[in-house]
Amino acid sequence: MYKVKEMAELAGTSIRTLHHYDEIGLLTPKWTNEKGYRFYGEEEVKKLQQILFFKEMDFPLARIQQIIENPNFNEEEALSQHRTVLMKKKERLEKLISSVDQSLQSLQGGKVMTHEDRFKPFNKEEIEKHQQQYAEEVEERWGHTDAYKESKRRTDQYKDEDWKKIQEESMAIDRSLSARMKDGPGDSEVQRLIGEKRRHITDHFYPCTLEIFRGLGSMYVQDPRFKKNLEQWGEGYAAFLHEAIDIYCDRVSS
Amino acid sequence: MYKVKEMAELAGTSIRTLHHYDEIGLLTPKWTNEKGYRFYGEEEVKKLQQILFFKEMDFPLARIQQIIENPNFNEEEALSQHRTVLMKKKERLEKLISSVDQSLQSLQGGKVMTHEDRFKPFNKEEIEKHQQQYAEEVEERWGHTDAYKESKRRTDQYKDEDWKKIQEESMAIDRSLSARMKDGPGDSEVQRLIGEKRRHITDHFYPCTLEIFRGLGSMYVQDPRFKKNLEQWGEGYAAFLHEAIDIYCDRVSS
DNA sequence: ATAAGCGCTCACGCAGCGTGAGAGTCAATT
DNA sequence: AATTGACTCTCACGCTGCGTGAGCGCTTAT
Repeated sequence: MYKVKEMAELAGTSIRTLHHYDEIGLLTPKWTNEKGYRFYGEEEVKKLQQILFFKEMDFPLARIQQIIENPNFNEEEALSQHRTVLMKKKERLEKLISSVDQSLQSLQGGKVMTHEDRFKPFNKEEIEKHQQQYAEEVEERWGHTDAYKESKRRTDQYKDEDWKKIQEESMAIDRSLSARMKDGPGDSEVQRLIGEKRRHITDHFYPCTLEIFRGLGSMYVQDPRFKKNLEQWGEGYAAFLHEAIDIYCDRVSS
Repeated sequence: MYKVKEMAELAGTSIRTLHHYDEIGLLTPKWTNEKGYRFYGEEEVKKLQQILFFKEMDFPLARIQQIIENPNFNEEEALSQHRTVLMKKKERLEKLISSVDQSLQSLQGGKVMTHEDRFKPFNKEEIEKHQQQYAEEVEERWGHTDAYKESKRRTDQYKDEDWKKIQEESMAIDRSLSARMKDGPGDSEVQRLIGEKRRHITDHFYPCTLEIFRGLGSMYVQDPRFKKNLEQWGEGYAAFLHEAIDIYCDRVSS
């Protein structure tokens, strides 16, 4: 049995909302105290989630009431649908965040990058070139080239559409990062983003170990081609990235 | 010069909205007729588009007014603030998604888990026990224990609050995963979640290489304590996880 | 017994318009 | 000149979905 506060926290809503739903008869508690305290059970939790589900889909409450009180509908399907709606909203938010970062950056840098400018330095060929050069260095420095081979194998399989998506994700991370240069490489949000960058590499190219990641960081400032591309995000971005990655690796392997 | 209807259609909004914006002084027409008719020029069109842009980004109208009308208004700060708002919304969505998965599972499994039940198997001590036993096995099997040492050092440092957060994240992943058992271990969403699980380990404990990850997968079915805890997410969850991790490792090192 | 923390019930307020009502205006057509 | 129909205007109330107190009681721990 949950009291209002627990119930509200469980479903990510407010106490007032529960009061409101009780008022309009949309969701009444399982039972109430002599003192008027509301108590909800598992059944009500599910019902509340359903209500929030339809609310997220912009159904007015009155309509939700109709739908829910009609027992001819499939709960499971409703929830499954709801999940995808939420995921889309989340994606939309992520895009918005990236868009805000973009605006922030253009404010700070004064430069306005066109879509093409951003797109250019990240096409398939370029990445493969980088990886080739990178692979050689890896071989020299660490004497093992599994990561590169794996990456090569995987990148060969990507279709152009996949590439576009991967590029966009990568750019979104760089955009966010470069917008936060002023906070310094040790800033917690910066470090979070560095973690994302690493994950992105792991997801799409090869398992990015700390050694490899550190190597990449050095590459960013040493390889002129890499550096030039990165600097398009802002002057000093390559060095910033290098430092931030170093800090990240230090902390993770602290 | 555009009249209200044209203007509204041009920007994809309503006449009433234009009236409203005029009322609150957000967007006044270039000039008005003796009869009160509103007329807008190209300048106003652009301004309206900007307004709608910020509206899309969920800025309240009052804020938009400040931004647009005061050229000395700190756009940067506004955007930064807005960014944090978006992040909070995103976090809320993530909680909701996890909650939906929880609901789906209780529908499918038929069992009703209380919150406590879910929380129990993941307190600090239990995790340390697991890690201890895991470390021993690691040492036996692969003869190097760096990963464990590193993990131990890091887990020792976490504060209780951190633990709560880490646990919750871990549970969210397991919750989502167990809700998708019916899709099979090779399902793409399942595989994505497995990747998240690995990342979560890497982020909070130690760099989780494929070898280690595979080892963990076996542990999940072989170590009775591990298994018992995992089975609380559903019957067969441990085995499901084991298989899914195997598939994941196969695919990544394809 | 006192204070913190949670619960309750009013009841007003808010954004951002939608939606009439009632009335004037404009251009084209009869 | 009169009519018609599309367009405009100004009130002004209504709506959703709660937020945010105010003022109060319960309960639990110190």
